[in-house]
Amino acid sequence: MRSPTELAQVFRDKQLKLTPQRQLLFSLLHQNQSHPTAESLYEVASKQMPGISLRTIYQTLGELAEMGELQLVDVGIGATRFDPNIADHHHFVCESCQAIHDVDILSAPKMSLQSGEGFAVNEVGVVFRGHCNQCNHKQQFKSPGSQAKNKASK
Amino acid sequence: MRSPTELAQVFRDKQLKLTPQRQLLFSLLHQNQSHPTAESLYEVASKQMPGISLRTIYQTLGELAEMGELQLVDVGIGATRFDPNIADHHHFVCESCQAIHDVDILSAPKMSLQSGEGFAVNEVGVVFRGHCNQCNHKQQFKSPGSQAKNKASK
DNA sequence: TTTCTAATTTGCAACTGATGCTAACTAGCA
DNA sequence: TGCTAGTTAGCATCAGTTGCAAATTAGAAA
Repeated sequence: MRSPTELAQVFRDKQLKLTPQRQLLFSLLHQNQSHPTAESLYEVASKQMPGISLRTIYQTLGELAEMGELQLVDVGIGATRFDPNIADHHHFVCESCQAIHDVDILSAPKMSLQSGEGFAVNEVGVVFRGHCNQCNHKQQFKSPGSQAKNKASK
Repeated sequence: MRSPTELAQVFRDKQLKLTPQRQLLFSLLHQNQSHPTAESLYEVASKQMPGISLRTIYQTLGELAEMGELQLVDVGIGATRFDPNIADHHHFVCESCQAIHDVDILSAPKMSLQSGEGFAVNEVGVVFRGHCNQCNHKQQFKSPGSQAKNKASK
């Protein structure tokens, strides 16, 4: 995603108003690697601007996504996540802590389908699921019992 | 997914009851390639067994998924889809008609991450997005206007 | 065949994430 | 400074899903 200053210019060029709410979100999203949900952004934003509406967060995120400044990431666990990294990349989801990390793929930068099906592919998304470094370490110090329990839970 | 008969045996072995509702769902799911939602299964099931509860559909699908007889597919468009194909495969989603198709990948059967991040990967899911054969054909006979409109709509 | 009981189903309430609607507000131009 | 189109806030509403408890039932035992 572009810098808050650049985004401000883009908005001005499009005759869109540069409200304090929008500017706050620009800065919260800029170089944000945490793949936040609308709700989590709302919590942070509320501290800096009490009274800001969750509705406005959704609204602005939707606009940014429509303008291609933001990527929507839905990995099937709860809410949609927002990713200011719009470069070509994929995601790793930790099944323990639900964190999402950007990843690059070494092999097969362009995957091809087993053809003959007549699909016109616009976009390919790869989601890796597993356990991140931190959760792996934590796991090692737990009892086998709690480990098994952890494994069984969805 | 196993055949209804085999599933019946699995349930008996686990001391689970073989209710008519469960048997109906076994047969509706067996060799079902349409990646149905709970709701769409409910509609079909209701015709054969009026009065069956949507709650029961969710319940049974959840059990089957937990037993590994069913795969949950969430491609970020509305409801969770259920896939009785539990073999290793991936999905193509048509952005026009929302249909999901199973696909095999030619290259890179095993993708590796740009390592050094310490992720323990359990599972890799690839989702292709685009337009299926049918929707591509339909598109060709539409006016440029409606085509543009279609493209713009989310 | 009848009885019994733990498992299952049903129906409804409730919850989460997201969006529609509209009155009140405001950025930025004239 | 005033005006107005664009924006925000707040509430209602929706879809998908799950929790809960009462009613029902499959299947083992008598």
